[in-house]
Order: sequence, then C-alpha cells, then structure tokens
Amino acid sequence: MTYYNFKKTEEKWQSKWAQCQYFEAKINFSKPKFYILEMFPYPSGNIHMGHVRNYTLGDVLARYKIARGFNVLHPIGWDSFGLPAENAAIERGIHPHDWTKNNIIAMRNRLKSIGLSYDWSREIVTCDSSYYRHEQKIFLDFVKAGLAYRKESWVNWDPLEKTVLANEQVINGTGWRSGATVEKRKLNQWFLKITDYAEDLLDTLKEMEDLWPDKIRLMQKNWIGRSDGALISFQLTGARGIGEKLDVFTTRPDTLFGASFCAIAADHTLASKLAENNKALKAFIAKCNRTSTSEINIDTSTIKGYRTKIKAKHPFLPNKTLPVYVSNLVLADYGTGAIFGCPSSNQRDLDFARKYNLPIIPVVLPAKENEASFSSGCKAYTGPGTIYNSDFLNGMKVENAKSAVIERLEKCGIGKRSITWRLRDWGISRQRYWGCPIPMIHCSSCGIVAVPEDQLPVKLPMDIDFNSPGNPLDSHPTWKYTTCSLCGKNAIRETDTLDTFFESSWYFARLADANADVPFEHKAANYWLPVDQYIGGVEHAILHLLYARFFTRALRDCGYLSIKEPFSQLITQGMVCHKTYWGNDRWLYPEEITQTASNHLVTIEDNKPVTVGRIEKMSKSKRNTVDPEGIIAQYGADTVRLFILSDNPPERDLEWNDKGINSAWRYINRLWQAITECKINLLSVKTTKPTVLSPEAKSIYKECHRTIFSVTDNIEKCRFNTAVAQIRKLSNQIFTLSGQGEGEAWTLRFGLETIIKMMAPIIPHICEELWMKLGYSSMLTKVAWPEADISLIESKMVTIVIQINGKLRGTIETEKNTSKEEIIEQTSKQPSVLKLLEGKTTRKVIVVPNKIVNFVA
RNA sequence: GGCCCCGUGGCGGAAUCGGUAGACGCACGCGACUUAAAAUCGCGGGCUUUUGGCGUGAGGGUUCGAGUCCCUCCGGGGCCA
Repeated sequence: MTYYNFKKTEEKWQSKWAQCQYFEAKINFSKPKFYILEMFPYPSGNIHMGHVRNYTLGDVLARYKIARGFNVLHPIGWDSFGLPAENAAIERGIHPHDWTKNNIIAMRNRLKSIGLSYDWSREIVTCDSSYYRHEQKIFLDFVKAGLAYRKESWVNWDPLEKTVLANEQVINGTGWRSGATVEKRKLNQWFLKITDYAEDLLDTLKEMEDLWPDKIRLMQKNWIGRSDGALISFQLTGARGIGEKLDVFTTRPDTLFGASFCAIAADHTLASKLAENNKALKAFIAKCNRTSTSEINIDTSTIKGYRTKIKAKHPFLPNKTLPVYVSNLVLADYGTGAIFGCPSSNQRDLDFARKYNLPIIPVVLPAKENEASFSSGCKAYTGPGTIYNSDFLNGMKVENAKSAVIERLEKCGIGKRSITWRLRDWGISRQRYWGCPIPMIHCSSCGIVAVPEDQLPVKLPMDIDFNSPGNPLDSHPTWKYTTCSLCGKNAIRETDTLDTFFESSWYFARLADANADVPFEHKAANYWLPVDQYIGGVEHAILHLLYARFFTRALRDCGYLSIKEPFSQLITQGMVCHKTYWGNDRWLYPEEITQTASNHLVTIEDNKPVTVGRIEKMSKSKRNTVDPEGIIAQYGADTVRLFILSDNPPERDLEWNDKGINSAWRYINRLWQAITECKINLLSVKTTKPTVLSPEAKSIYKECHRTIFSVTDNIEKCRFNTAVAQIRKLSNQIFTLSGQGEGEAWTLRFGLETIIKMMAPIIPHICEELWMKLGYSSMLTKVAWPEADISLIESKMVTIVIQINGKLRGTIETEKNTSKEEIIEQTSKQPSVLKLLEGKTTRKVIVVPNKIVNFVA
C-alpha cells in the first residue's frame, strides 16, 4: 500500500492552474455569469482556521459553478487599512505600510497553498492609493449629492492620548491603552446619510427571504428599528424666552392620559438654555455627559432626573400640567430627544416615577381584569387591552386609541403621525493615520472646499511620527498645509481619515473591474454585479452588510450602478472552535498536553494535571488555536478542505478535532488506492456503456445517478456536509466492487469517475491527479459536472409503509401509483397485519399514495 | 428585561412538505492480518424486563400519524436594551 503524496501533487496542480490562467474571469455574454465572493481578509499576518473555512466554502461553490458551465468571477483582495497596523507601528516601530505589505505577502502565500480558485489578476489592496483614489472620488460624489455632510457629534475622548476611541476601545469607562477616564467630546465630523435609505433598506429585506438567513435579516430589521408613533407638541409654561413648545415623540400616543411627566435629554437645546444660568443643572448635565457614548446600558439604578421649573400643558386636559425633567432616561438623538412619561405603561417611566414620587395613572386594562382592582404595582403593563381613565379614548382597544389620538392631534394642529428610526447617520471621520484621507480642504475664506478631482489621490504621507499623542496627520510638519483650490490662499487639509468600513462598502464593485482607471466601468459592473453568492462571518451581520447595502443604493443614485442590492445570496458561516485546556495556572496549547495510560490529561513537560475547559472560538488568548499551516503541512490542503466541510453545516460553529481530520485523511487515501491500486486495469475498460448490466451493476449504476442528483441539490443549497456524506456512502459501495466481467468493470470505472467529478470542487488536487491516472489529458477543472439521469432515479417500485394505529408494522413493495384500493387490498393480506387486526374492527384506513397505509382499529 | 434561534445515540450530525428517526462520520466493541503493536480491512450497535414495550430537553395539546405544528416550562446561544 502506498500513501498518497499530497505535497508533490498539490504543488503540481496549483502551479498548473496558475499557468493556464483558468480562473482569470472575462466578460462573456454567451454564458450565465456567477460572481462569488468571500469577505476579504484583514492582513493580520496569519491565516487562521476561520479563514480556511470561509475560503474553502467559497472555493467549492466557485469550482462547482465552473463545472456547471457558469462564467465565474471569484476574486480576492485585502482590507488593509485599520488600527492594528498603527498599533504595530507604535509598539514595534514598524511603518504601517511595511507591516501591512509584509503581512499581505505572507498571507497570500498561505492562501495559495489551500488551492483556491482565485482570479489573482484582480487582487486589490485597499491601503494602496490605486484603490483609495477612487474612494476619494466616490466621497466627493457623495458630497455633491448631499449624501455626505458635516455635523457636530459626540466622541469618546481619551484625554491622555489626545485621541478619539472607538466604542470597543472604551473599557469600563476608561481608555483601553492609557487607562484614563474617557470623556465625551463634541467634534465636527463627516456623516453619510444612510437614514435617507432607512425605509428602503428595511422594506427590501422582505424580498430577500430564502436568499439571506432569517437571522441576519432580523438583526438588520432590529438595527434599522422602525417605530411608528406620533409627534406631539406640548405647550410650555415657565420657559419664557427659552421655548414655547416641546416636541415629543412617542410610540404610545394611546397612553397620553396616563402621562405624569416630560423628560428631555441632557443635550437637548432646551436643557442647554436652561443651564445657562443654573449651576446645579449645568453640573447635572456634565454628570450625564461623563458617561461614555458606549454606555447605552442605563439600568434602573443609574437613571437620574433633574426637575426644572418648566411645566408642559397636557394637550387635551386644560387644567393639567406635567413637570419637565432633564434626564438620561432619554437618548439625545432618538426621536426628538424628548418624551412624555406614562408610568403605568412603560417600565422605565415607572421606575422614574417611583423614584421621584410622580403619579401613576393606569390607562390600559388587560382583558379579564376590572378597573377597580387592577393595579400595575411595580411592573408596568405593556400588553394589549382596553383604554380607561382616558377621556375620549375610554373603551377603545390600544390600536384604535392610537389612531384616535393621532387624528385628534392632527385636527387640533398640535401633533401628527410620525415614524422614528433607530438607525442613525453613519459617522465616517476617524482621527487616525492609517486610513483613506478625506479629500477636503478647510479655507478660512471659502469654508470647506473639495480637493479638485484632477488632484486626486490625496496620498498619505509616509514620513510619520507615532511618538507624539493625537492624530499623526494633524501633527505632521507639512502635510496638512496646502492652498485653497478656489481662492488660492493658504488652507488646511482635513486630517481625519475615513472609517475603514468605507473600503469594504464598495470593494465588491471594484473587484468586478479591478484595474479600471475609474472606480469601475458600467459595462463590467452591469455584467458581474450583483454578487451572486457572498460568504462571511456572522460578526458582520449588521454593520458591514448594512453599509454595503446603503453604498450600493448611494452609488446607484450617483450614476455608478443600476442595482440596489449588492449581495443576492448570503451565507454566514459559524466560528471554528476548539477545546480549551487549563493547567499550571494558565491556558495550555493542545500540543502541550498528553494522555496518560489511565486516560487522564497531563502536561507533557511535567505531568501536571490538566482540566478541559469549554469549547470556544479559537483565540490566541485561550491558546486553543490550531495553526492551519501546520495542519496543511501534515495532511495537505485537500484533507483540511474535506474535513472542514464534512461534519456540520456552514452556518453552525465547527468544533475542530484531530480525529475528524484523520478521518478525512483516511478517506483521501482510500480514494487514492481505489484507483492507483485497483483490482482491475481501469485503463483497459471500454468507455462505452455495455448494453446489458447485471442486476448488481445496474443497481450500483442507479445509485450513482441518485447520488449525483442529491449531491447536486445539496451543493446548490450549500449543505456541503450532507453532500460529502452522500459521496462517502456511494464510495463505500464502489470501493468494494470486484470489477469482474465487462459490466462490472465498466460500472466500477463509471462509479470512480463519478466520485472524482463530484469531489473535484472539494478536494481538487487529488481529483485532478486521479483524473490523469484514469488516462485523461484534459484538466478535470474544465470537465462538466455529471448529470443525473432522472429516469434511472425514479424507480417503478415504491416502498409502502404499513402502520396500525400509527405504529410501524411492516413495509411492502408495490408498483408506483398503485391505487388506494389496491394498496389496501395488498397490505391487509399481510400476515403481520392480519394478526394484529384479529378480533378488532378497522374503523378507518388512511392511504397516502406511494408512501403509507395506516389501519385505525 | 425584550426579541430571535437551538435542544435528536457516548460524540459531530442526517431526516427541512406532518408519513420507516439515527444517513454519513467519529469514538467504542469483536474479528482478520501480525511474533506483537500501529496501520489497514471486515462485522456490530438507540434503550429495554424482547411474540412486546419505550425512545428526538420536560409536560400538555392538535392529528389516523409529531423530531417536525400549537401552548407552558427547563437548559444553551445570539442580537438589542
């Protein structure tokens, strides 16, 4: 027995595929196109199993679609702007550009060793000015279209590092690196008007049913967060010279008669005006602002309010006024930043009312309760019911009352029906070096001016100093000094760079035409887009995917594209997980552990006991990573690819284990030996099918077609694990064939060829080699996917299940489409049926044609 | 706290239209080969008190028939607060 030499074979075929440029995609209208894309990687320097899984999934589909006759585009690039490069520069003194470039070289080689069918001629690098110059052009177009604008906004400010922190860099209110208490600061920043598209982004989700996972569509729906309600204008008293009225948004206008206070956000303009000559309020507002913007988690204990002297008049009760509080109960940029509180119908309002002794007026009565005895206690009632204590609304159901109030408000001109979105405009300014420069100039006389397009790209300077705090672009000695393109006077460049989500929001379009002098040509975009199958991690379910959907619409409105959805079908793959081990007071690498004779785990080094922790996502900190490079060196890319697809469906988390990889390796060798050490000379087998096959050969032949049919279906539905199972099942039958006699020999060869063709997208290297061993000179990669002969699958006979009182009592083979009467006739004569029905009267017989007969006795 | 998803052998998972539960694989056991082991190959299996009964987290319901649909609960996970 000879083992399969994967190293030699994999290198051979990888270089052959590269040589013939077979995966370089060209526009070809004679074939249907298929654009398949995996979320492009950040060049961290290492590939991990998550990458391997992601790119293997995509590669199988790409190769399968090629075999099905599609003109496939399968490109790759590098999402190469971002913080880790800057951190490396600060920590290790390596320039972000060099760090990134070296990582890309290393990772490119590792990806190539997996045998992926990429069109490398389209490889893009987003930190290269050949990419971001187009991004700057797009940004300018967005500015022209009114889709990009400036406004003041809160940021997390690290006073020690003099820098802005992302929410995830704020840990318990302190900077992740400096440990300083993070402050909220207002900065002028660039925003994109994603909210203009909120309604369409939400509504189109409905059309993506069955194409995008339900989970993702739901997450996006919740994120966009449409709230239907009313805008109500309260007249104010005691606020002379500050404001006459307060606009309030509510989703529960039906509870208006249960209102006992109004609350406004700490940075509501009314609050700021009141604070001008009120030191206590000023201090209160400052206290509210001290909590960082990431701290959205305002629970009961931290809700606080400051009672102002202002009162709000109840719109329908002339004698009633409501106290107005400034409170962190209200989020500044949600709705109008002001609410009315109805404690009986909202938990947070209730907590607030109890804290400040405000009246609690019940207004919604649940079914089966009565007015006299019903009390909400310390839990607000938010369910359906009948309105009471509410003037003209009394007796109405909640939904009807909502409409009735709105109608009355509109009639009186003091309110209207209104929709509020949870989605905010996308802040894209980052006070960072390693990002795309925003191509704008600040001129003291002309204001904010765009950099003329013929002066693009605005390149990042390479001579940069990371030792001083703050944004290195801002402290660069010369870079930001320029002249105004309008008046020619001295002016200052924008030193903020773009959020790195900007690059990934349009890269799929650039990849359709990666070498164009413009972002991408219409012709290429119209041919290739949208991406037919997109694959990536669930962690990008919301932001990246939403931004890309928004960008596609924005690019359409700027004349670049004619579609609005970038990704037709989406798979979100689960994480790759591994057991964790704890011993010697630290996490241990799997390689540090061994098993004793008595099945206990101990450290190899000093035989200390090891406890097995949870199965968790592979991470460096838990030391539960498996290095793909090592595994590929040990088993080869095909084995890793096979294993990673075998055990469970793509969207589920995958547990890595050595037993599994070994099983894949074993199968690959069995397949190798089945052909290279075959009992018969496969090369001498005639290629034409014998006219007569023995019953055994015929049955195997049919099984091949059944398998082709179901494997095809499984791959189409991305159920690769069941596809592999089907092929393995067929392999078990084919491998044991003797091949003796003409029919058997032909069937054996046919079966082996069928297996190789179906396995080719999954384990392409060995399949190419075996294809050659079968005497073919053309590449298997160019060979068509096998077609299932439906007439062979549809058997003339079917198995009818016999049930008595719903319990399985036997089966019977009958001709297909046998009549109900005939089935009853045949099955009722079965000895087992007769026996069990003896002495009972059959009350009813259920027959489902071709499936089941059920005697009810 | 709200919304959503998932609970199937010792394990990963099949069964996606309400119609034979446990495909395929791992681990395990037995056998063959071997001086022996590894590797490899073959065979076996849900549980059970076995002419039968019970089995898809627990309990109830709908149905001739439920892993699949409905309700309540328990456990795990995700998103949002």
